[in-house]
Amino acid sequence: MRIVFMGTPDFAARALEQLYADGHEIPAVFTRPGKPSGRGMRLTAPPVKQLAEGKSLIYQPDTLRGEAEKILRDLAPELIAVVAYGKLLPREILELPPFGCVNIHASILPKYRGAAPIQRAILGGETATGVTSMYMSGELDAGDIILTREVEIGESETSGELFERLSVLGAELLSETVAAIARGTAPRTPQNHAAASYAPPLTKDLSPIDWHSSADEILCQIRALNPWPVARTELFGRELKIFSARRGAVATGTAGEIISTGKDGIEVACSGGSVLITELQPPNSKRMSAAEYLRGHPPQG
RNA sequence: CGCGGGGUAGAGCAGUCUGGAAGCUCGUCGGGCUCAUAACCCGGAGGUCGUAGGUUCAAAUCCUGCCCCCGCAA
Repeated sequence: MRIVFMGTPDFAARALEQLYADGHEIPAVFTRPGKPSGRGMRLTAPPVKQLAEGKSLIYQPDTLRGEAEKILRDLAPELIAVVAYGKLLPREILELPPFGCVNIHASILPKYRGAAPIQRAILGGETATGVTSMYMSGELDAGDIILTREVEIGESETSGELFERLSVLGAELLSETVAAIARGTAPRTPQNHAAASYAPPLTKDLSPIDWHSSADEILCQIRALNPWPVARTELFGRELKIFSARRGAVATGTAGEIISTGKDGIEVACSGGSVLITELQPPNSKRMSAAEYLRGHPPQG
């Protein structure tokens, strides 16, 4: 099929890679303009651009209206596939391809619509999530559902790890979805909009750990915010990033109090229990195990 | 040239300001104690102090270039 692809980050690149592998004709790829990022604030190309280099024409318009719309019309795609593009598509474009515009979203819709479905699912304490393909409508992630694929969330799985798994699953789902559309067997199920929920982008405001929360809530927070923006708390007078932890054994203590330090980690009291911090990162330093940290930063001092 | 922090034993750190013996905790190796150990005691090995040059009687420490790492920026 003749498909124009729109997407930007790694999650999208995986899906595009699959379309290439499936042998579809991809005359052009749309991705967001690169912006200064990384140490030194160098201009870096989005993953999708790097992948499409030499394979498809690459467009990075600031807006899909006007000039870009004309280009799209000339490209005459049968289908537009959108994965984490980062922009809403104007109605004129949604109606342009004969097979429509399909989107892959990293949740089981209608739950967790929006920018950070993976992290929000973990933060919300979900035990399962998945990927959904849909026909795009004018509203954000509200289109008719084509296919879904569900997976369990591991008990200690971080956002970074789940991201990895779902990007593979999302690529497979896109492949199946396109195949079903080509065969004319793609289902179309409207969403139950009353059951919709939203997953806004994460911010650093979510980082501070509130030790008055339960161990479950804190552990979900730590997993959800890894690898970014990462949970933080102040211990030993320093602001530490907390990368991983597990449930502690102690059931009583004043919230935020350090119960013990040792080879297994740093145990801190929370509401109704405790959390054992096992991996952390001090300011201006590398990520390390709690035990390693304790060697160079003995408590009490 | 966007801003800032850092590189010292296998790991984590102190020492640098104010130049003058290479230190701490852990690990490791050997020995001791113990029914026993992530316990305790004794002893040892392990370092081009990121790298190249400069200043100096003397540089981990002061000066300059370069390499690498980390944070801010989503």
